[in-house]
Amino acid sequence: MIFRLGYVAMTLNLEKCSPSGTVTVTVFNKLPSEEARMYRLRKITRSNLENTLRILRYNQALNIKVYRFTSKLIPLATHPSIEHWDYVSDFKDEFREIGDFVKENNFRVSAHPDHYTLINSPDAKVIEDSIKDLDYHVKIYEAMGLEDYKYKLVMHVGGLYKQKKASIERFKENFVKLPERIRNRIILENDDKSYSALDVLGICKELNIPMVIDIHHHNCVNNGEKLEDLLPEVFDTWNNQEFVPKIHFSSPKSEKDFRSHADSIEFGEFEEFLKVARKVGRDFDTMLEAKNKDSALLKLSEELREVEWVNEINQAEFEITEG
DNA sequence: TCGTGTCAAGATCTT
DNA sequence: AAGATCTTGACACGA
Repeated sequence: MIFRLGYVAMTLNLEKCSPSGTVTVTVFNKLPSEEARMYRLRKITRSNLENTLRILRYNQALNIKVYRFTSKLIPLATHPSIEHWDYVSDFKDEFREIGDFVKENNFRVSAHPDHYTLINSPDAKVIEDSIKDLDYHVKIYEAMGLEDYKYKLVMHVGGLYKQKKASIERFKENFVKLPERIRNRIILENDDKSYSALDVLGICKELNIPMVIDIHHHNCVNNGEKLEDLLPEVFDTWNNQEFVPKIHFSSPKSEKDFRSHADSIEFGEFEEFLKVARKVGRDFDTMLEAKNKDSALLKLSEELREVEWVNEINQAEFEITEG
């Protein structure tokens, strides 16, 4: 069993390296001319793309192969103010360079449209905007030349709207209507309030969608289901996929503020999870969601290296190499 | 330059 | 029915 670790969007260990620069709508609209507005958008976008490539190079140096792109690569991407802007053409080379680097170095990259993107809303306008946002994410992959559907978009089921069953049905109806190039990218994650791992597993099995189980969310919402019972079936949803199963892992900030993410990953909790995963015996990847981003990853990987049984099962896929 | 209130977006809880 | 809260990194503005 090999497992790898990844992190989300930004590194704490490179100076001035945000991939998520943006501009507020108010300020953007106050800029004096079309030229000024385009200049601002291009400047931010260039910086975001450059920083993304810097982060990937850094990841490569540390052999961190699992990474989630920020959703904010293009400022105001799906806002009506910039609908006319063809950012893909403007930054053709930059996108391509990122995608080439991903492919050359066998990264597993992903993206996670944020919680405003809901395909089970009863509101047609919300659905429309959500599809626009999904389309934006896929466009980014395509611009990078990451045409392979193995590069995924993680989503949640959506809102409850006081009727869980009907809301799940609406998810299914809208999901199957999505264009193929979007639909085949989507994978589903259990959330920390509404849809449990068991709920999501049911949807995933029915619609043949790979499932990402978020261990922390499972601890927030469940009806007594045991992780060890769920995990084999969750991993099975990946059987026809190129990449191995992926999970999300984070530690609660505190007992009182349980749902929030802590700065780091609590080692003991991760070790407990590994013991459950070992029983399943499959390779998998872990996306860590901690405030300390890659610093939390490096800390955890240090701690894991101290544990003999872990070293025996893992082939040091996340080993630090000097670079 | 620094600290802090604010920010595109939806859902849901509180009043 | 309207307003607050969720959650988050980064902006934007004023001191």
